[in-house]
Order: sequence, then C-alpha cells, then structure tokens
Amino acid sequence: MANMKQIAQMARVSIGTVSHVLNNSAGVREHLRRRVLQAVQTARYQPNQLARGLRRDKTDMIGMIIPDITNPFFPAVVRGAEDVAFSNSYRLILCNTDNDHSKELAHLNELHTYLPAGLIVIPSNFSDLTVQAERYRRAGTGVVCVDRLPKNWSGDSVTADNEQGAYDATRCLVKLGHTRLATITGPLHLTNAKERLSGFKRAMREVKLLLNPEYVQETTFDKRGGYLKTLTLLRLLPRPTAIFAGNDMIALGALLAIRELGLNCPKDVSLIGFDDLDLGETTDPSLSSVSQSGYQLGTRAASILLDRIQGDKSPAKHLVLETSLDLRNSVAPPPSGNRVTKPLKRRNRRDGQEIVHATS
Amino acid sequence: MANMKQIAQMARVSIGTVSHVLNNSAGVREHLRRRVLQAVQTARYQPNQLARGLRRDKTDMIGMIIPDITNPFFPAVVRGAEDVAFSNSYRLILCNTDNDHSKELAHLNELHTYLPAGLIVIPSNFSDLTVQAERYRRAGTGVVCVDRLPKNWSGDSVTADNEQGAYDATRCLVKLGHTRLATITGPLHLTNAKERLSGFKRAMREVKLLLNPEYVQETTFDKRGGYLKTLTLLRLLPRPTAIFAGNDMIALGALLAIRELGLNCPKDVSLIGFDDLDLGETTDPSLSSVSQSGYQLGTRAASILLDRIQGDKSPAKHLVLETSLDLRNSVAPPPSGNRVTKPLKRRNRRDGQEIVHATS
DNA sequence: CGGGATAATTGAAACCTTTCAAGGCTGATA
DNA sequence: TATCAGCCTTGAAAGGTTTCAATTATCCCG
Repeated sequence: MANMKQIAQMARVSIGTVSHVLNNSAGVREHLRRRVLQAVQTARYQPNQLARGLRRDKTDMIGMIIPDITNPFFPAVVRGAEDVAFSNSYRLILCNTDNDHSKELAHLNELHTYLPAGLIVIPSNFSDLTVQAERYRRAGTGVVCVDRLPKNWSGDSVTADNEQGAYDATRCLVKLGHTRLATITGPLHLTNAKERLSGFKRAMREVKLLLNPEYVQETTFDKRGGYLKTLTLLRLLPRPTAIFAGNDMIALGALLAIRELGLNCPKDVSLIGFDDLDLGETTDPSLSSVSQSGYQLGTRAASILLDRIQGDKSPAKHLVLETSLDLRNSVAPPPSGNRVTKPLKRRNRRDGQEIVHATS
Repeated sequence: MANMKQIAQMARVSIGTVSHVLNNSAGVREHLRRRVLQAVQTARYQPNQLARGLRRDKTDMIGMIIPDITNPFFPAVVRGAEDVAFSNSYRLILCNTDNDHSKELAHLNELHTYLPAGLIVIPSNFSDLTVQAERYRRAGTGVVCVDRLPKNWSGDSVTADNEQGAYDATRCLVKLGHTRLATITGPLHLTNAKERLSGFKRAMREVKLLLNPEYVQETTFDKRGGYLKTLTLLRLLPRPTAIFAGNDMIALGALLAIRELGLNCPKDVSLIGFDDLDLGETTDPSLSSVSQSGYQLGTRAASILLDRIQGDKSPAKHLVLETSLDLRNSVAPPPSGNRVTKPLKRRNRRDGQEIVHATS
C-alpha cells in the first residue's frame, strides 16, 4: 500500500505539501497541487486512517451500539443513522449487545480506544451508560441516545413520543367500546416501556375505566415474552377484550397465543402493537400498531451527532418524534354485550415448536 | 486517556516492559509483571488500538459488508458472525451497501485503510468483489464470501445448498398434485438465485413437467419485486397454481398480491419461500419455506476467517450448508380438477399504500 | 532593482505502540 | 572469585500521518 512518502516523491514535493493538498489545510500552488493529485491517482493512494486517527486524536468512525440486531426495529434505526453518516463520509462501527449489560460495557470500553468521532447508542437493559458516557464526553466525544434512555441521562437524545402514542392507541380501543383493556409492557426500567404504560394509564384514567392490576403484565420486548404473558392474560376472569402490546414483537407473540387458545383476533380480542414494523402488514390478521419511524430516529440521531462533531456546544437536545396510529385488522369492537365468555381451547402445541417456556 | 508511558512510570519500568507484559511477548519477572498489572488496573489503562494497529499493520477489526440490513435474513448472518468474532475478541465493522455497487466499492476501499484482520462479505448485486478482494489478499487479509458469490470467485465461501433446497420445495409442490408451477427468482446474476432456479428446473424435469417460460419471473429479492411479479403471474392463462418464491421477502410480496387479487392462498395458489424467516410464522397463511440458517452461515464464515487469520494457508474452502423444508399453511393441493378458473377481483388498493410501481 | 510583506513550501516533532538489538543482571560452574 | 550463559530489561527506531515553526519563494511597491 502506497504511503504519503511515496506520493511526495512521485510528485517531487515534501510530505507536508501532500498532506496540505489532501486536507486543504494550506494554500498550495496550482501546479504542485496538480502534480500531487496526479500521483495520488496513479498510485491509487488512500491515506492510512489509523495513522491519521492517531495523529488527529479522532477518526471518522461513529460507534453505534444496539441491543439486538435481530429485532427488525433496530436495523431500521441503523439504516437511518448509516445513511446520514455515510453521506458525510463517516463510517459506522456497529456493535450488538445482545441486551447483555457486560457486552455493552465491553463495547463501550473498546470502542473508546478506536477514537471514534461519536457514539450513537440504544441502551440495553440495565444500562449504566450514563457513567460510561462521561468518559467519552471528557474526551470531547459526543454521545447520542436513541429510543430509550438510561437512568439519569442528561445528554442528547432522540426518542418517539411513546406516551402520546400509547395514549392514542388506548383511546382508540376505548372508543370501540372496550372496557376490559390489558397491556403487556416491555421491561419497565426502560424509559420507552414506562412511557408507553403511562400513556395507556392516562387514557384509562381519562375515561374513568378501572384498571385491574393483573391486566398489566411486564415482560421482555420479544415474541416469546408476548406469547407467555398473553397466555396469562387470556386465562384471567373476566378475560380482557383488548390488549395493547408494548411493541410489535410482543404483539406477534400475542397473536400466536390468541390463535393457540382458539380465540379470534379481533373478534374475541383486539390487539394493537407499537413500532409498526413492516411485518405487521402480512400477519393474520394484519396488525394495528403505533407507528414510529425507526429510520427517522436514526437519521436525527446522526444529524445531532454530526453537529456536535462540528463543534455545536449548545445544551443537550431532546428530540421527541411524533407517532401515528396505523389501524389494520387486529382491532374490532368487543364481543357483543354480556355474551357468555367463550371457553378456551385445550392447549395443544405442535411438536418442535420453538417457543421456550420460562421457568418462572 | 492514559498511555503506556504513564503506566511505565507508575510501575517504574520501561515502556518496552509494559508492552511485553500486555502482550506476553517476552518473559518478565513476576514482581515487575505485578507492578505493571497493578498500574494498568489503577489507571484503567487500555491500549490505543490505532497505534497498535499502525505498528502491527493489522487491527482486531473484521469488516463485514452486507447488501441490506433491512432484510431480516442478513442480520441473522451478522449475528452469527458477531458472536464468533466477539468471543475471539475481534470486533465487527458493519457496512451496508444498500445493494449499491458504488457504495460497496467505497466501503471496500475505505475499510482497507483501517487494516482490518479480515473481511466477511455478502456481495451486492453486480459485485466485482473478485477484483477488489485481490488487493486484500495481497496484503494478507482474508476475505470470506457468504450466501452468494460474485463472478469468478475463487476464495473461501459459505453458502446454503440452494439447488437442493429449491429442488425439495418444488418436489413437494409436485407431490401435492400441482402441474402449473411458477417461480419468481431473485436477480439471476446472483449465484444463489441462479442455483435456486436450477433446483426448481431439475425437479420439473425429473417429473417431466413442461415449464412455460412465462412462469419464470426474475426480480429483486424484496417484497415489492415479489408483489409485482406475482400480479404478472396470476394474470397469465392458464394461471399457475403454485409459486416457488426465490426468498421470503418475495413470498411476502406474493402473499399481498394474491390477497389483493381476491385469491386465496393456499386454496387457489400454493406458495413456498426460501430462508424461513421468523416472520413467516405469523403471516396469513403461515408461510412454508426452505429453511437455511443465516446464523450458521455467519458463524461458519467467521470461523473460517479466524482460521485464516491464525495462519491457515490451505486452499480455498467452499462450505455448503444443508437446507430443510419447513411446511406450514401456505401449501395445499391445487384447486380440484378442471374447475373453472376463478375470476380475478378488480384491483383496488387502499390509498397511501406503500408499494411503488416500477416504470417498466 | 531592492526591500519588505505575504504566500508557499519544507522539515521535523508528535501521536502511541511494537519490536529488535543491545546491554544488564543473576546464578551456576569451575 | 571470576567467567559465562541465559534470561530480563531497556532504549530507540519504526509505522504513516498532521501540524507547527522555520525557511524559501513570490509579488508588489517604491
């Protein structure tokens, strides 16, 4: 691989001049500049980013840490961030924490030694990002938090209006005539889960509906959690007629559970999710959901970060994006009047089905 | 951030000794070693990876290039690769090419200057990776190709047995009694698409079924492509009774099209996809699919790469993973006998629906 | 044409490691 | 106790860039 020294020789100039041409860091007379560019071309020279980073104390990499690349919502965020970063010639180093606290820590520590220009983080469960981020801040490296915030987070953030989204969804169910509303929340130490629950509660309060505490189930943000907690909910008496799921993965699990118990969505149970993932369009029934644009979350976060990199010293920004309710076939009015509650089918799973049962 | 010099001072040894302790590159007597480790601890020292990489001419990063992070199949591969890489303390730099040739090129070029230890690539459409990879090989950097191969690829590769998988799926449809089988393939310059088509054809040939050339439609590996080509297929006369889709995203699009034309899957049209994505479980009807483990593709690729990094000089490896057929509700025998072909419903899309129509 | 001011160019230091060669120490053997 | 081998330890160079200070070239004005 060619280096600057060789380019300098080819162009019959000093190394310093080559650098100046490449970075526009000082005036260089046209004929020299041309010679340098020429040499760069013919040698297909590309500056060694490690050396450059070492010297500059900063690279053109942006670290991005996400909890689970397997949940389709996060790739959407990544995509957004990548698009903005790439077109500003920053590159993304993507780290997957697998929702594992220690893995997040490891990434956070390591990343630091690559001197990234900034960090975009979707905190994992139990993240103590706040402490870690301090190290980065002290080194002048921006950190933007996306989707959910760790405890005591005071830095830049981009989130959706979770509270309002949940509120809207709940109001919609209420308007359809439901009175026995349940919700399956994500882990309540995550701000987004908490906010969605409080939106749900606000809507209930507003119409003076009583909320049976058993109707609020907390679980992880995945299909399995949704599946298990839905089984729990649907065995309660009286059985809830509508479920607001903390996200679409939970809703997907709910759908499976509803089906398995011989019930029908939306006839017996209405269901609304959160995120409005693409895959909600093709489910049976198609899934209603609170739509938030993961892509936008990503682009906005990257933009804020780029501003910081370019020297924006203004106080922390907290961007909250609007949500909208996307109604499809998974909602309907509750089963008519006081009709006798339909009995549940005996549970009968196919062999080899994948869902693992929790021990607790 | 602390550096080696400070550690050396704290431990009252030379910089060289610190390095030796950290890398086990020479015997260091126990009491000095302890002093160094102590200092490292208290200063929370972490070696600067840029400097290290610069000196060693190689970093602990593995570049991974994928065509579209938004297609759930690829994150699964990433996940696999990441798990293996991470546990061997390599880190993944993920680059998304958006199926864009020039973006792939840009990433390939850039990545080079970060001196990654190796590369895992799922080539994009029209990739001329083969040429690019040469540069890496000359620098002693391994490149492993996953899922599909670019033209003239002679390096390491990990792929699924696309031909056999497609064959099995087709045989299954035939066994159910279908005779008018159609297929929607991915871009045929991609090896995986080509292999799947040839598996399909082999099955047809074996049972001496005639293949109407119009029954083979080529498109991109996404929902929109599947949607459009299914519309085309279902307007042909006689109408095919079964479709083998080149992947699950295409199958998802097909499902939408079938539904939109007022037809029923599986009663009017049977459908089998490829990849066996999670989301196939919750579609209406649930989607049958040729199952290939993206996760395994990823782990295997990473393993091969790690071997190369550790000095494995054996000839290029071509790992081909088995597939299995996962049957769900999207397949059934063809509509009974010579029943009059059901008329198509007039097309009538909801406003604001997202699918964009191609101009051609 | 000389002088000064300004612009262009250069050389070398610095960034933080790794690694090599050289020097120092330890302990054993004679 | 002197010598030697062998192991430890060290200092310095090298890796490729940026950047600062210093030098050189250019230009304009008198």
